Amino acid sequence: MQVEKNKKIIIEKTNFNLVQTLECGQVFSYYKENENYIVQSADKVAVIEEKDNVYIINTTDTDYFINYFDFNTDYIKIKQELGQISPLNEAIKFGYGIKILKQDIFETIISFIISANNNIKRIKNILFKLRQNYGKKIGEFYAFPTLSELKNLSKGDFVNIGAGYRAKYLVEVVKQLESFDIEKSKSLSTVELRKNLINLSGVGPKVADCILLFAYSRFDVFPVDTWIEKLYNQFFEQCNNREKIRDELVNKFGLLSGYAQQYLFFYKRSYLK
DNA sequence: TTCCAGGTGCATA
DNA sequence: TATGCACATGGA
Repeated sequence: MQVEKNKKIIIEKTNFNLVQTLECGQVFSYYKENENYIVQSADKVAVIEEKDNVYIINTTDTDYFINYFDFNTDYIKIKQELGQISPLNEAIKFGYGIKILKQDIFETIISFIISANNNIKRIKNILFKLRQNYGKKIGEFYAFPTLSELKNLSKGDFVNIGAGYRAKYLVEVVKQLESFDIEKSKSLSTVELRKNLINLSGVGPKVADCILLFAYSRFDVFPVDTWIEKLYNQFFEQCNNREKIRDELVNKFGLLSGYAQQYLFFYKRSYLK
């Protein structure tokens, strides 16, 4: 990796794949424009060019995106360990270049409430409108709206951007988050933090696990959605109790559960279907 | 037309 | 504690 401070990051393709990382379902605030990918996180933006052997990540916040893309974690070791468990070996080959992003906590809470019982294309569209309508304009991009920018929105405002029945959860959660100390929450144990997140409106076990994994970098969780349930029934055993599936998988993969989950999710959704 | 999507909240037993 | 249903919307 080469870095020109606050200008660009040049990263080799050997152990990182941008499309896999973006399309493995962990993030919604990105899109393709001409030949480049635009990746947005909170009020930060990166314009990413793909070359033969490298990606060039153009951004004025290089430190932020080095952390965001988790470029300093050794994934080779993680993949070696997980690869010994079937069907992880196949899933890792398929999604070899996935990194688990370190996303903004507030944005991730709002995003995954919208994700519930929804499809990725539509989720991305709702979040894009949320930025365009209520975020601060920075250059040609829009930041993700802050808590204070969202706190005056009505249910109808959220319905108008396509949030559907989740609009009432969003109005409620914005109120709840005014007394939710995000900085303090980072020091809680995963179990304690998970309880606090599930108390938020529109956040159940699955959304809480996504927030823990994609924003708090807690890897001892295993979000179980419709795709993971299908995969579990295909490779492990017949079960439709998602809490039970979660517990079984966390027991199996321990502190690497979060990584295992992303390889399996991407493999199931993009390859097996 | 019907089914489904990175589920959650709430009522009921 | 466990089960069943309603909930908006748009793509396939």
